[in-house]
Amino acid sequence: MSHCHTYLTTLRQLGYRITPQREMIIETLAHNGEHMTADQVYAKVQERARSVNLATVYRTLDLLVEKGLASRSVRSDGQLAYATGQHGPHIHLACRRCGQVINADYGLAIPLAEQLQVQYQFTADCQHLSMTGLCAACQK
Amino acid sequence: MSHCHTYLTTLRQLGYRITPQREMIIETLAHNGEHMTADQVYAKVQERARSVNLATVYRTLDLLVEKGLASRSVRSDGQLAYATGQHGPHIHLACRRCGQVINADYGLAIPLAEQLQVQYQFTADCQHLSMTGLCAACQK
DNA sequence: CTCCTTGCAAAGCCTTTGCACGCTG
DNA sequence: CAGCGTGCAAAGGCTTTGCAAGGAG
Repeated sequence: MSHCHTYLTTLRQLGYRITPQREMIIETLAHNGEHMTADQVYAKVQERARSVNLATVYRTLDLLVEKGLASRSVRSDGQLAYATGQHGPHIHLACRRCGQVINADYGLAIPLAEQLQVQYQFTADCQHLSMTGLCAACQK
Repeated sequence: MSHCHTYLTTLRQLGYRITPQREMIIETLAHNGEHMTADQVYAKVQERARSVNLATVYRTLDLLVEKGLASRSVRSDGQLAYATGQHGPHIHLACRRCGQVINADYGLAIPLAEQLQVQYQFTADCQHLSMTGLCAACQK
């Protein structure tokens, strides 16, 4: 995958070694459209290579976050989830009641991002804006 | 404090009991300008009442988050932090490079919130929108 | 050939839970 | 008074860490 390739190249340039484990973990996270917990990444990676260890998944995810190649966020149930910017910008609407996560069109946030740029010279990372609130079903 | 009062009143209206513990926890979190970890809230509350339990702090914080009276986020070091919307709605702009947090005018996000309501019937919690990105100084 | 990475398993930590008592409403 | 909320302590679950063996560069 071209994007995975980018991540791997970046890591290499930073002086890190590219191992099969790192490749699989990054590819898994990047291909998955959604945020994934370390455990989900682990499960997915194991479908391909039984030998990969959970600790390695954690170490790799931490590395990605540290280098800005992935983001880490909290799900409503308290679990930590990771994601790359792979699938293009989008807004996550997390319902604080039922935990459902709705993907909203990122276009809606563009005016906001532009305003932030103008007023605060702040360049927002667009690929992962997330907000909490109540979904349609939980508002009654 | 008037704001704490609002939170307490809201809880009562939702059918929850107002205990000294809840009062202190809410007041502590609301007075503190920044996000606090459960442990920090616990330490602060203990200065006033030694008997309050950490489990109670967690239970109360969870309740606040569940009811939308507080938000929960991940710090860069991975710790969970809580905050009320105490100081009025605002946007947190966290620079991923230098760690600085800029408070932006919440008004900028109102159009976005309205759009989300219209298009997704999703009611966003407004008091704590936070975004990561790069601040002016770190963009070069 | 060097030393960064990994697997494994144990240790660590933060958070949650069960239960009986106490206190709010 | 009824039943929610709390303290306590133990259980639980997710993460991290130490160490020796293995593999990338």
